[in-house]
Formats: sequence, structure tokens, C-alpha cells
Amino acid sequence: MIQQRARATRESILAGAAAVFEKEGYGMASLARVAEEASVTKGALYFHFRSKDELARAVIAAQHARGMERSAAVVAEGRPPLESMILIIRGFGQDSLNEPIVRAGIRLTFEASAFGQDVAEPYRHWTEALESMTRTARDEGWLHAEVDPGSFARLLVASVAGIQMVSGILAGRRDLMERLEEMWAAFLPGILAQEHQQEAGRLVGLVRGTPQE
Amino acid sequence: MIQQRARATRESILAGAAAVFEKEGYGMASLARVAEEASVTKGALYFHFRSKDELARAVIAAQHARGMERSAAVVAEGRPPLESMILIIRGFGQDSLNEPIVRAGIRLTFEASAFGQDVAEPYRHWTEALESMTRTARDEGWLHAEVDPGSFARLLVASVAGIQMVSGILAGRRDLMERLEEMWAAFLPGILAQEHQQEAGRLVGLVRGTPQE
Amino acid sequence: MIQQRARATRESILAGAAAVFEKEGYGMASLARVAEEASVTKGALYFHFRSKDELARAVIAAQHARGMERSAAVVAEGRPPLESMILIIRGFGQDSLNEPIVRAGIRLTFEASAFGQDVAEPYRHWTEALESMTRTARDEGWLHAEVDPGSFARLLVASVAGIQMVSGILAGRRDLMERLEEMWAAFLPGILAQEHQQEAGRLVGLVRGTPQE
Amino acid sequence: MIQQRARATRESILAGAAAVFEKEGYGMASLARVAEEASVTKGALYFHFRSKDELARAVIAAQHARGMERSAAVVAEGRPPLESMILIIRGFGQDSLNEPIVRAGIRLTFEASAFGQDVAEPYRHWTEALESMTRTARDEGWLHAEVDPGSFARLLVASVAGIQMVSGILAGRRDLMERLEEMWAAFLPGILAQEHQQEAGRLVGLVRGTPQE
DNA sequence: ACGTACGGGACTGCCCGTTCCT
DNA sequence: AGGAACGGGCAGTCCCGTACGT
Repeated sequence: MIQQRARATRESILAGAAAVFEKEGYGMASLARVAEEASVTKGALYFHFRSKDELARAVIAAQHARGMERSAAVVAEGRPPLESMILIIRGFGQDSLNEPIVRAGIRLTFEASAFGQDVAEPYRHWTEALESMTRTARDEGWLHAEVDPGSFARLLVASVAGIQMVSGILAGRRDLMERLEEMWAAFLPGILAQEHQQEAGRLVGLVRGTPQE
Repeated sequence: MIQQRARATRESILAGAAAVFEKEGYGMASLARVAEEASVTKGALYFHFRSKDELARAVIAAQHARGMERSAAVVAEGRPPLESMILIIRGFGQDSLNEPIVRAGIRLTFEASAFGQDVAEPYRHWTEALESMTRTARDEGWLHAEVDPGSFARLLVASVAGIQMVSGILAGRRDLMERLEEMWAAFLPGILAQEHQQEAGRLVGLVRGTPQE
Repeated sequence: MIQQRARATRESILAGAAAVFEKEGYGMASLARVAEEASVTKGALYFHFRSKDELARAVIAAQHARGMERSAAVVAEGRPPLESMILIIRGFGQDSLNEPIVRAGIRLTFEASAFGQDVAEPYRHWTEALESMTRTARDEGWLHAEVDPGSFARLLVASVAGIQMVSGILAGRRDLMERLEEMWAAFLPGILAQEHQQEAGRLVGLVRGTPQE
Repeated sequence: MIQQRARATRESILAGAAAVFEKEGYGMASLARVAEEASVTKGALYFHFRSKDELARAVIAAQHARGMERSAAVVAEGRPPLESMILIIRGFGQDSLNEPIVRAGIRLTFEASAFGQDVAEPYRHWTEALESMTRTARDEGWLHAEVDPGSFARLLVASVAGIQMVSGILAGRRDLMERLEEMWAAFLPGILAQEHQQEAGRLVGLVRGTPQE
């Protein structure tokens, strides 16, 4: 199949773009570097992506897709909503350590501005998803009644984003998972319903979780 | 005095650089734009800052200096440490709304990488300062004994950073102060000592504070 | 063939570079001038030569190649070695009058320094070639036994180079061929074997030679 | 005296200029480097020399002055003209090894073109001086009657210039004096009158001369 | 007289994102 | 998809003045 090679080329370009965008940022990245990194000529690059902007958007989209996929997998396990939230964020953290595309996507959405509106979409999406899960968790009695799902989801998204950034700047992300653990340790006591308080430790432990992957 | 003109020029350049860096990011900013924005020739620009890198660093330094100055002013008021922390972060939020240099500095530290180590320094500094204030607050009985000052300071810095970013992307910072209020509303109940719990509301209210400035 | 156009462009750039380098020298030459002279855009220039340095090196290489080609043609005529030497140097002189690339190459090697080692190579090469021909001439009895081939070759190369330079400065090279003739007239009596002394006049005359080309 | 400082500054600038011009050539030299090398501000530099061009010319003039001075000193010794010529050229060679100003002047005259006519003057001057000395030497019976003073002087100047250049490129001038010796060894037998032929060795030896300086 | 601090522009080498033929 | 070329900036910085001490 001839489409297969095109697909592989496209993938290769995306990977190269991820590597370059992550290291240099959008503005300082050069398509020549991307082409070189992907072992592809600039002509090929332009066949697949009509502009630098489009390429960056594709990276962001790929990262978002990856995130949604992983989150769907977690949800499919049918765990209590709070556990799902913790595992989703844990998965995101792991990806930001292992997947260049995710790292690049994060950096690109940080730089925002250079691209149109749609950088906001992923943030909006995650906020909404987490808000809905928080609401379910509260309604199922895991969280006490005063918890405001919208408020908590917004804080959660911001904190996770902030942890990504600060851990990246201060420690090259080496302490990322500990920081996430720390975050949950601080949040949980304030939101868990009285009758689940003693589960805080177990839940925080999920961040470290089974050492798979 | 002959130095006065130089001083004004330098200031003007810094302001122009702040405007451009904030809007375009480091990579896409052009020194020509900066010169134009500052109504200064490139020669003058080069006299004061020998490279784009140096200029960016100066913006970051100016922002950091501004932050420390404001925080010192708050501390000088001699309030209880927890109130000082809230007011310092509130001041930072206000500056990020009103002071282009602060906004530019924030964006530049986000993009990091392009500059050497020292982007980390401001983060480190704020983390340490907040940690020390947290410890004092705890030791003075405002916070309960289990609070880990280091852990809390790290989370605080990351959350504030994340809120800056997310609010910027999602709402052009228009809801920044509300998000900060929301943050404190979520944090305080989990850390306040039993005998100060009923002050949570008042403390959160400090974020909105006197609407001046 | 698509390469043909590239070839032509490259050639055109080299010619333009030769013109500019010859007139301005390496340091004062501007690539903009080169591009203009070659009727080529800066992009095309960059495609073929990634830097000013590389361009200069290419000019030098082209000149050296041209010189070796002409010298090989002379050698192929199978004349006595002394005649070959005279004709090779004469050819070099003619090229320095007619071929911009040769003129530019000469000037660039004069300025040396700005380029790495390899400016020396052409000089080394010519010295060795002339030394070997001198040795043969001596061993065949054209030169008297005391002639030191290495010493003579070194002096010859230096004198030719000096004549190029001085004639260029003093007369815009207009008297170059006469100066070369003068040089041989001075050298030959001191090196010819006794039994070939009376051929000195004829040999010197080779410099003026058949007025072809 | 206040003029003294000006004099010192001027001298210092000339020395700095010599160092920079010698290493970089005219085109690539920057006045900033010169000012730095001379520990002088650009303003001071500009006060003493109104342009890069003028500065370069001053270096050339200084070199030429130095050369004439040394040559006058040699002539004042009242030796036979041929010996004087050898010693003058030897002095020039020594200066080109020890005096940055001389080295810089040589390089600048090589690059010519960028300056007006007057780069030619030193060459013209030396040629005439050597021609006149050659004539005297011939008329006094040191050289045989067929020697053409003009022709010989021109070859001599060119050869010395060529040796300077080639030795610089090939050996960093380390073998300069040997090359000059080699040159005289090649020239003298062809021009000495019959009755002075046996003095050739002694004359050539003058190049190495007393090892002082 | 001598020197400095500051600023002015022009321009350089580089190289980048894009397009046009094949 | 690929090789070649296109223009248009980019950062840098250079050479030069002017306005000002000392």
C-alpha cells in the first residue's frame, strides 16, 4: 500500500517536530532542523504540512489525542471517579516524561499566542472533564458537599500545569511525580468526605502506583 | 547630569522589550520591533544591551526586582505571615495585570530554555521565601502542625504559576484574581490550625482586598 | 536535466564572487554584492554555499583546479622540463590577466589568515611540482650541477607571487608579462648549464611566446 | 606637558591597530577591537584618527618611516652599495619578524585597493632606492656591465615581497631569513662582476650577520 | 586640548519559511 | 516527494557623530 509510506513519513515528521519544538520552542525552531531530524526533505515536509503553524497545531493535536486516549482507557477500568482522576493525571505526568510529542505539545500550548484560539481547547476540555468527574465523585459521597466541582477542576488543571512548568525549569522534570504526589496529599484532606478521610493515604499512593510503564 | 538620558533610554528600551516579548515570546520577537516600540535606534539598543539574550535577561531581572520590592513592602507592614503571603501573591497578580514588565518576565521565564540556568533563580527564591513564611506561620500557631512548609511552598508557587498561565490562555487573564481567590479558598481549610479555621473567609477576602492599586 | 540549472547557477555565483572578492578583498566583500553580480537571489546563494567562508574556499579551489589543468596541458606537450616550467608560469600569468577566478583566487590566498590551513596547499603543491621539474631539468643536463632544485623552486614561487602583487599594485598588472620575462632573464644565466647558455634568449622569449590566446 | 598624554595615546592606538590589522586584515578589523586592544575609548580613537581608512594609512606610513629610518642608518655606515642593499633587506626581514607595525603595514599594502593610490608609493620608493644603489654598485665595478639596475631592482622588490608572503602563509614567517639568504645565493652569482665572484659567500653570509637584534 | 558617554543608522552574514518545477 | 530557488527578515555590530566633561 502506497499510503503506508506516506503515513510513516508523516509520523516521522511529527516526531522530528516534537523533538525540535520541545527543545527550541516554536519561534526558535527551524523547519530545516525538523526536516533533518526526521530524515526528510523540506519538500516532503511541505507536502504533509502546509506551514510551520499547521505543523505545530498537528503536534498539539497529537498530544491531545494521546491524552484523551489514555484517559479513556483509565475511565474504561470503571474505578471510582476520584481514583480515575488521580490515574489520569498520573498518566499525563508519565507521558510528559516519556513521550516527546506530549512534552512538545505542552511547551507549545504554553507559548500559546503564536497560534489562534484553539490552543485553549485542550485546557477547556480537561477542565470540563475533571469538573464532571469531580461532581460525580461528590454526588457519590466521596467528597464532602461543600466542594465546588468547577472551582476544584480549575485549580487542579492550573496546578498540574504549574507543576509541569516549575518542575521542568527547576529540575528538568526529574521530580515531577513527587510533586504530583505532594499535590494530591495537599488537596485530598480538604475535599474528601468525612467517611473517606482515612483513604487519603491509599489514594495519594496511586500516583506512584504499580510500577508498570 | 549626562547619565540621565542614558537612564531614560534604557528604561524605554526595557519597556519596549517588555511589550514585544510579552506579545510575541522570545523566539518570535524581533529587536527591530523592540527598537521601534521604544522609539530608539538599533545603535542605542546595542549600546545598552549587547544581545537579545541579554535584553531578555534584563527584563526578567527587572520583573524579579519589582516582585521583591513589592514583597518587601508587604513584609514591612508587619502583618501575620499568612496574611503577608496572601498579600504578596495578590500583589504579584495585580502586577501581572498592570505591569507589562511583569507580564513579559512571566512569559519569558515560561519559555526558559533559551536562557541559561538563571531563569530558575526567581522560582527558587520565591519558593524559599514562601517556605520560610509558611514555617513561621506554622510555628506561630496559624497552621496546624502537620503542614510541611517546603511542600506547601512548592505547591503554592506551582499553582500560582499555573493559574497565571491557564488564566492567560483561557481568559486573557481577566479572571486571574478570582482564580487566586479560589485557590486560597481551597488551600486554607486544609492548612489552618483548628483555632483559626473561622478566619478563612476573612483571609480569602484579602485577595480582593482594598480595590485600590 | 534538472541539475543543469543548478550547475549554471553555481557557476554564475562563483563568477560573481570572483569579481567581488577580487575588487574588494574577502573582508570588505558583501554577499549582497555577490548575489547581485551573479543575478541570483540570496536564497540561491545560500543554497549553494552556506557561508562566505565556504564561498571563498570554493573560489580558491576553482582557481587551483584551473591552474593544474593548464599545467597538465603544458606537460602533455612533452617539451623539455625547463620549457614546461616557463610555459606553465606564463600560462599562470595569462590567466591572472584574463580569468577573474584566477585573479580572485590569488587575492584570497594573499589575504590568507581568515581561512584555515588549506590556503597553504596550493603554494605547497606548486613548489613541489616546480622542484621536481627543476630536478629533472638538472639531471637531464639543462641546468648546471650546483643548482638546488628545492631552493630554486621556492624562490621561483615567491618571485612569481611577488611579481603578481607588485605589478598589481604598481601597474594594475599591465606590465605583468614583461616582469615575468625580466625574471627569467635574470634567473636563467645563473642556472643554465654551460652548454645551454646560448639558449637563454630563446627560452626567455617563450614568455612572450606565440601570441595565441 | 599635556601633549605628552596625547602622544602616548596615539602611539597606543597605532600599536593596537597594528595588532588588529595584522591579524584580521583591513576589512575584517573592527575599530572596537582596536580601541579595546589599545585600552582606549572609541571617542579617543576617533579624536586621533578620523576614520578607519586614515588609521590604516597611518599604520602604513609608520611602517614606511621605520623602514626608511633603518635603511638610512645602514647607508650611514658607508659600506659598499651591495652590502648596504643586503643589510637593508635583512633589516626589513628582521622588522617583519619583530615589529607588529611593520607586519601590519605589509599586510595592509598587500590588500591595497581599499585605499587610494598611495599604497604604491612605498613600493615605488624602494624600487628607486634599490635601483640607484644597484647602479652605483655596477658603476663601481661590483656588478658586471650587463646588469640592468632597473630590472634587477624590480625583481628584488618583487622577490622580497613574495618571500614575505609565501613564508608567512607556509611557515608563519619562521623560515623568512633562510629564504632571504637563499634568494641572495641565487641572485649574486648572476650579477657579480667576475673579479668579485669569490665574495659571493661572504655577502650571502651578511643576511645571517651578527646575531644581535 | 583631550577624552567620554551615548546614540544613529546602515548593512552584513545568515538563514528561514515558502513556492515552483519536475 | 525532491531539488532548486525566492525574498525577506533576523540578530548583530560596525563606523561614525554629537553632546558633553575635564
